[in-house]
Order: sequence, then C-alpha cells, then structure tokens
Amino acid sequence: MSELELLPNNRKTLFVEVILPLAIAKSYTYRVPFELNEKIEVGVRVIVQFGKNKIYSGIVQAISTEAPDRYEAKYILDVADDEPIVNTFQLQLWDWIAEYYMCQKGDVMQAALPAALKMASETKIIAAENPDLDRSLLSDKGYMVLEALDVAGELSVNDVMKILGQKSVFPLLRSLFEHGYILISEEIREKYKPKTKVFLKLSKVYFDEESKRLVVDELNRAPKQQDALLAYFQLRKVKEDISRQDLMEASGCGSSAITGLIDKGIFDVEEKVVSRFAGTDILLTPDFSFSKAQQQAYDEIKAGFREKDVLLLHGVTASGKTQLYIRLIEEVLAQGKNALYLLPEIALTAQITERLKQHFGDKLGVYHSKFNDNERAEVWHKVRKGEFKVVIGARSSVFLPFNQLGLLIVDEEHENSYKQYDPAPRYHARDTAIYLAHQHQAKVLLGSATPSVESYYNAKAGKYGLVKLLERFGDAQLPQIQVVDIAEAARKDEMSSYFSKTLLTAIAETVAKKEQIILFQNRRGHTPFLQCGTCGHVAKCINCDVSLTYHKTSNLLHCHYCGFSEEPLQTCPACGMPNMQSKGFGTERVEEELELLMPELRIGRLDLDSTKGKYGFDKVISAFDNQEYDVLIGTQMITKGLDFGNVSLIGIINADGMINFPDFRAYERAYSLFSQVAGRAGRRQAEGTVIIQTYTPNHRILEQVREHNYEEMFLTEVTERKNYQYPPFYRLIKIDLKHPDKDLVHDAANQLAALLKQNLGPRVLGPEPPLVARVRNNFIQTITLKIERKDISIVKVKDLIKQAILIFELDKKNKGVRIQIDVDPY
DNA sequence: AGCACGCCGACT
DNA sequence: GTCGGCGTGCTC
Repeated sequence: MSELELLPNNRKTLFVEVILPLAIAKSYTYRVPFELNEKIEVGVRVIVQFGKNKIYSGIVQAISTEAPDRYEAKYILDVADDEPIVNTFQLQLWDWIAEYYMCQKGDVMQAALPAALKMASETKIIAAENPDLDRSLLSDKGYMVLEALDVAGELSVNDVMKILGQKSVFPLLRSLFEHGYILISEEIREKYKPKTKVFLKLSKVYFDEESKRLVVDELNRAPKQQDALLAYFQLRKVKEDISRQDLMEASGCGSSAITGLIDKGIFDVEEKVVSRFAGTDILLTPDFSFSKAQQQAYDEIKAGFREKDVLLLHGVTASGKTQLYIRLIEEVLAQGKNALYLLPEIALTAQITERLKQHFGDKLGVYHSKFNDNERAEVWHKVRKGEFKVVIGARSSVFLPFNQLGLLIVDEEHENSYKQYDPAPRYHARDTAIYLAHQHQAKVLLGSATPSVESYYNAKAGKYGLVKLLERFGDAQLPQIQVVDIAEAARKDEMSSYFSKTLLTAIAETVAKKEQIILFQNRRGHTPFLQCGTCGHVAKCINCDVSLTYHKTSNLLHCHYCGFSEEPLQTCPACGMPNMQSKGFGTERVEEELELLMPELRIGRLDLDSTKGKYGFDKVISAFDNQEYDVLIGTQMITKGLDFGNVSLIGIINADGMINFPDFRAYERAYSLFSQVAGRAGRRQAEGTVIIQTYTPNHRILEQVREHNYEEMFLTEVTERKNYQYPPFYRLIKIDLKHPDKDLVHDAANQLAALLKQNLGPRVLGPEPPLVARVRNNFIQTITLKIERKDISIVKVKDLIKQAILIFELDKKNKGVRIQIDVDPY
C-alpha cells in the first residue's frame, strides 16, 4: 500500500475524471481541493472551468489518487450535489451507447440529462472595499470595469463582456481578483427550482374554541377577513394542509384579506415544496378480467420469461395488450421492482397516460419531450429516489436513473421514431432498453401488431421468445380491406378529384349511420410541389435540394427540411410564363377538395401543422372523439395508438408514395402503416371497412395487407433481405459527409471510402448522394457499410472506421467536412 | 463545441 | 503600421 493511501481521507489529494457535456473524445482530469474531498463521489456533478473562460458542470465518472503526469490538473470549483444524481448503471450505459453508436460520452450526457440538471454560469462580481488600492496602476480595461462597478454596484460576467466589447474577460477578472480589486461570487445556479406553495396555519394562540369565537367576533369590522377565517375553519374539517390558494378559492376572498389575517398574526405561513404532478386521488380500478385469449397470452408470457429475457408479443390492434402490460407491471411492483413502459413520442397521448394513472396513481411518472425542464428534472429525482416506480415515457426515458428495474415494455416496437437521428447519440431506444434490462437483470417485452422484421426474425430464430395474441378483444372483427384501382376508376370516369366513387359512397353511407371516418394521406401541407407547365421548372428551396410545399394556412411555400419559406410564385422564375401548376397533394388539399365535394361534412385535420402547441394534438383528438367532426384527415400521426370507438371507415387516399419509397424497409413500413391505419377501424363495431386507393392494386404488399397476412410479408421480406444483404442478416453503418462545397464533399467521400476499402473491402458501398443531396446549404455524400455477422467482429469494424477517419482528418483538404456516423440506421 | 492564437489583406 | 478576416489546434 502506498504512503498516500495511508493518509486520512481529508489529506489525500484526489483527482476526478469528469464527463463534460461536449462532443470531445478525450476525458479530462481535475484535482479536488481537500475541503471538497468528503463531497466527492462517482455520479455527482462538479463545477469546473474548461478552457480560458468557460464553466461547465460535469459528472464525475472516476476518482483516483494518481496525479496525471503530462499536465497540471486544474482544481474543481465546486461539488453541486450531496448525493450522486447519476448511478453506476447509467455511467455504464453511457459508455455502452458511446461505444456502440460511435459517439462521444459528452453527447450521451447531453441527451441523458434534462436541461435543468445541467447548470448555467451566473458569475457575479462586486468591487472590493479596499480604498488603499491605486487604480491608476490599472490597465484601461481594468479601470473601465471598476468605474462601471462604482455605478452599478454589481456586474455579471456577461455585463463585463458588453462593457468591454469582447468575449474574453476571464483573464482580466482573474487578475483584478488576485490583486484585490474585486470579489467574484462564483455562483453557478441550478436551473431546477422546486415548486413551492404557501400554506396557512392557524396561530397557536387560537387553538381552543373560545379564542376562535373571539377572534371571529373581533373581525366584524373586516367582513372579508371574517369570511376568509370562517372558510378556513370549514376547510380544516376536510383537509389537513390548506394553501393560500385553496383558501382563496374556497372563500372567494381576494389575496388582500388573507394578507390581512397574516399581518394580524392569526395565520402563520409555511412554505412547502410541492410536486408539479398533482397526485391523483382516483381509486385504483378493480381487477379487470382477461379474455380467454388474453389469459393464454399472459400464461405464455410468464412461461416465456422463465426461458428468455426478451419476449416479442405479436398482438393485433385492439387485442387488449395494454391490459396485459398493466397486469405484468403490477406483478413486478409487488416484487419491489420498477418498470419502464416505452412508447413512441407520438403515441404518448392523454388517453394512454390517464389509463395508467388510474392503475398506478402517484407511483407513475410520465416522461416525454412536451414536459418542460423543471418537470423533467422532477421526474428524474423521483425516479432516483424510488418514488416513481413505474415510468411511461418516450425514447429518452431509458436514461432515467433507475435502481432496480424488473420489467421493460417497448410498445409499438417496430416504430422508427425509437431511433434518434439527430443529434448524436443516434441510439435505438428498443435496443438500448434491451441492454438496460441486461444490466438490471430485468425482462423485456416487445409489443407490436406488426413487429419489425428484425425482432420477428430474432423471435423465430429463438433469440427472443414469441407470444401471439391474434384475436381482437371483445367481439371486434378485423376490418374488411378493399383495394381500389385509381387508373381503372379514372377510365370509368369514377374519380372526383382524389376520391374514387367507391370511397365517396362509403363516406356518405358512414356519415348517414352517424359513424366516423379517418382519411389517411401521408403528406402534410397543401401541394408538395409547384411546377411550371411550360418549361418544367420546379419551385425549390434555396438551402436544400427539395421542392417547396405550398401551405394554404400560411399562404407560403415551405421547406420541410430547413424551415425556409417564401411567397408562392405566380410566374415561372425560369421562363417567365404565368403557368405554375400544383403537383401532388397533401392533407390540406385533401381537406379542401373534400369540402368542395361534400360541403355538409364536418372535417378535422391531424398533422404536424394542425397540432402545434403543447395541447394541440390532444385538442384535435378529443374533438374527434366527441364527434365534433365526421371526418379526420391525417398523416401517419393518426395511426399511433389512438382508440376511437365510433370509426368504421378508413380511407387511404394514395398508397403508392409509401410503397415506392426507395428504402429497403419501404415494404415493411408500408405494411405496418397500412395495417395500423386499418386497425383504427371497427374497434368496437362489429366490422370496419378500409378502402385503399392505388395505381398498383396488385402489388404484393397490398395483397398481404388485405389478407392480414403478416407471416407472408415477413417471409418475402426475409428472403429479399438475405439476397440483398440487409438486416437482420447484415449490420449497416451509414457514414454521412457534409460540406457546403459540392465537389469538396464528393472528393472527400471518395477518399474516405477508399481508406475504408483498404481494410474492409467490398463491405464498403458508395459514396453516393442521398435522396435529398443538399440540406441547409450542405451537400451530403453517404457511404454505407454492410457487415456480415460472421467472419468479422463489429468491434473490429468500428475500430477500423475510427482509424480510417483519423487518417482522413490528417489531410488538410478535408478540413471542415463534417462526418456523421449512424450505426443501425433506420 | 467554443475560443484564442496566429498569419495574411484593407484601412488610419 | 493596425484592425480584423477566419484557418488551426487546444481545452485537464
């Protein structure tokens, strides 16, 4: 044992390795001042200066007594937490994500921590009271700062930057501080503020009934205060803690009456931290009973978990999966463990969270991006302390500080929104959940009506267990699916605008039965592109290589990639002819045309544009649910976990765009999208109808959708994937290179591809420009790697990629070319 | 990711 | 001769 280790803890010099919230590959070591030794732990936040004048809060990932030998470590400025806010499971998970998805730990930290737990630098300076100091010795700038302090009394570092007109003020301030001119209060303030409420307590003097009566009498010249006090006594009978707000509501008195009572010493005030999440007092709903099919699936799941850690539940829409989930979660809770229920962001509606709240009350935490920072930080802390035992959340809830997970549910497992694309870390929440479960020795249940080919393959191959629930709950039947040939309908003169006679008739009949209709068009806006009928010129974005979409609500052309917008052109900018024509159609135009054809219909629209704002989505949904609309027109938003009881007709306006999308997952995606849309029909009705309009009525994917034949879709897909070397047989890694200079990226991409091929040979494909070859003024080139599952380890491949990139970056020509790596792209 | 350092062209 | 352009490389 070294001499150092024999020293008492408070005399040992400690060094900490800190993760900074930056995309930097290296890790940084800081020195701990003795007085902070006791507070240092793995997982606490520390405040450190990084570079000349930046202050960050980082996470301690390791502690050692070894001084770094190549440099002098800086001291940490402070320790922000009394106990770790990140546990060791999480640090290990961050490492895994950084490694697997080829990004920096700082990137993972950025994604993992709610913003309110990162901190802001709020450094303030004040003048030191030292009259003996001679200001004439100061530099001009130093003098200016002190003059300004005389006037203002206190300045923030930001103020100083403004006064001096320069960003770099730290060295000057440091020198002023060291020479005793100023004091620095290095106050890094936490952005998270607990919510507090003012509670009123009757002063002890008035506890007996006699003095209560007296004090009421005394107030007869202040009737409002009297009312308030009486209301308080009433309220006290039913409630322990009465807040100022409660009393104002109960008494109908204004704030001043209560202030009066406080001033007279009748009330004592007490400020308490309250939760932002009001506990629901709803009694837990009594045990529901399973249908026979549900019971069987449940038994199979229980049995399956004895053999496998991951199970795939293939359950058709409306088969009652949620009830199974709730039962399984309850059991895990009974064992003293926690559960995580993941859903795609878009499916996390009030409908589903309310349903879970009814079962789990205030043990349930909800976590998704529509919550503000404070709410997210609060969920974080409650999970960490074990107060929330069940979390329902989107992708990012895999980062919460769980201590003892027993079960993870990934519902709608096939959803591509589980994969984060931008910014790094480009992680897949389903796959991350499987790793997370492994850490906690927990079980994972993947659920879907249309499992991803990958997961179904894993289940068939025995890697996962497989449970099927192919019977709809109650008496609901699978919907009848009818495919309408648009070309043929047009020949017979049966098309009115985008609607076939078949669809219009069905709409009319459905409305007559007072039932509802969903129309699906997977494109938002009014017109996807404007083209000159004379010369063929298409209105394009100035920053991106895409056509501009016309939006009727704003009367502007919008770019869906960068947000650029401009006035629609009347004349063609290329040939000057006033002949710009609308091509294609989005949800807005479908709405417009349907209004013209059937003006008596009440039509609602559900897409990104109609659901802006925190509750925008829920508003449209509840309006439709309350039957304020006959028809809801929407993009794929419409397919996600919504449960409308009265919908009996679904129309897919045009299926071709989805089917013909150039991506190896296009058919799989089309199948699952159409099936999910179809699943909205007839959930409580005896039978629903789905009408799919298309130019390719005989396409095999439509055939499979019509027959509800997932198995066959899977088999054809698997054959294709095997032949063309795609997942699940091969792993994909996509490397994007971006730069404003088209030729430069092109050359750079060729150079990188050549470097990669030296070691990886024909596994390297491309480079080639992606479908949208320019976004936000950056040209893009894509290199794709297809890696077989035998013969070479994925770790080895990733090392070779890193090496190739290092060599690539040595070439000065490639300066400024940004490289993005996407492992398992979706 | 910032941000300072540093080495080249338009001005007082 | 200085101000400022942004290329280059470092931050514990």
